[in-house]
Amino acid sequence: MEPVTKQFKKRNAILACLKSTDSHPSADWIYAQLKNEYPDISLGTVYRNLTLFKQQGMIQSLGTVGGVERFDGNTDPHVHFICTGCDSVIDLPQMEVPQSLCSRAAEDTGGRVAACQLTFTGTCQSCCLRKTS
Amino acid sequence: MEPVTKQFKKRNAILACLKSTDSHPSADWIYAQLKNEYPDISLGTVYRNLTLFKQQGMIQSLGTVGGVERFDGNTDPHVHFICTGCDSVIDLPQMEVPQSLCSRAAEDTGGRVAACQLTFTGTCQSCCLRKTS
DNA sequence: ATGACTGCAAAGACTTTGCATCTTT
DNA sequence: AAAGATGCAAAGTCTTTGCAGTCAT
Repeated sequence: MEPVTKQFKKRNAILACLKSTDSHPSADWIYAQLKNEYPDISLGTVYRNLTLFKQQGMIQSLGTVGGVERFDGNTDPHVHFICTGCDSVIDLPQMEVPQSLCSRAAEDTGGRVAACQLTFTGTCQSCCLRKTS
Repeated sequence: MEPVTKQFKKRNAILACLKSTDSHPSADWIYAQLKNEYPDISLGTVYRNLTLFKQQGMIQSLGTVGGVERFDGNTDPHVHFICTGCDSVIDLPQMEVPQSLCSRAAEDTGGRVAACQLTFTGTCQSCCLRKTS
């Protein structure tokens, strides 16, 4: 565990912010959140630390949604639903992706499979309601 | 069917280029390919037409790989393998994603599910060999 | 002192867009 | 003429990076 000194305060805050939300935020969103508590935080620091956490496997990237990279503090494999209306990302309860599929993927490519991501896209409940109302 | 006039030549060429490869190219790759046959083609035109094709559902986007959007002329649902070593994208034979998962996704979110994408990430064969050699 | 973290601003990479031009009807 | 497609370059977004300053050991 890293000591919570002034030097690591922001780093810890960035990780804590990401871990404490299920909104799968962008770097900018995290920056905006922390700006309140740390008025002098910079976007560069957020990006630098997110890159670091990613390399260390402490967080994961969802890839880009609407042109912006989105992060997930939950590194357990799980399923995402992405709303194409509002770009929100929703976690779905763990769904079993058959292990046989991973094996076949490895066979078919002749390579090594590190991960498997199942993603649904569609229209979330709010967006559905907004359209019909 | 659109007439093949001079006006549509490039548009058609862009679509044909994408449809004729399984490399899941970026806009820039398509631009480079067509630059030979159409020396005065511009990157803006490639982007504009790809956006158009996407809206019309004639092609699909894979999302960004290594910071660059990648396109797929094959709109049938299928599975992708993305190599994190060289950013290559490989099609995998259609794998059955249990329909029950889609239903559950719709139920769990209370929204509408339009599509489901299964993506494997890992190291492709060439990259595996390169590492060990 | 040395190494680590950060703010700031500049640079970079990718994509979109405005405008003038050219083509088709 | 009017509508559509394109080249070109500028603008726009998001992300990375260089450098100087600060903090911990």
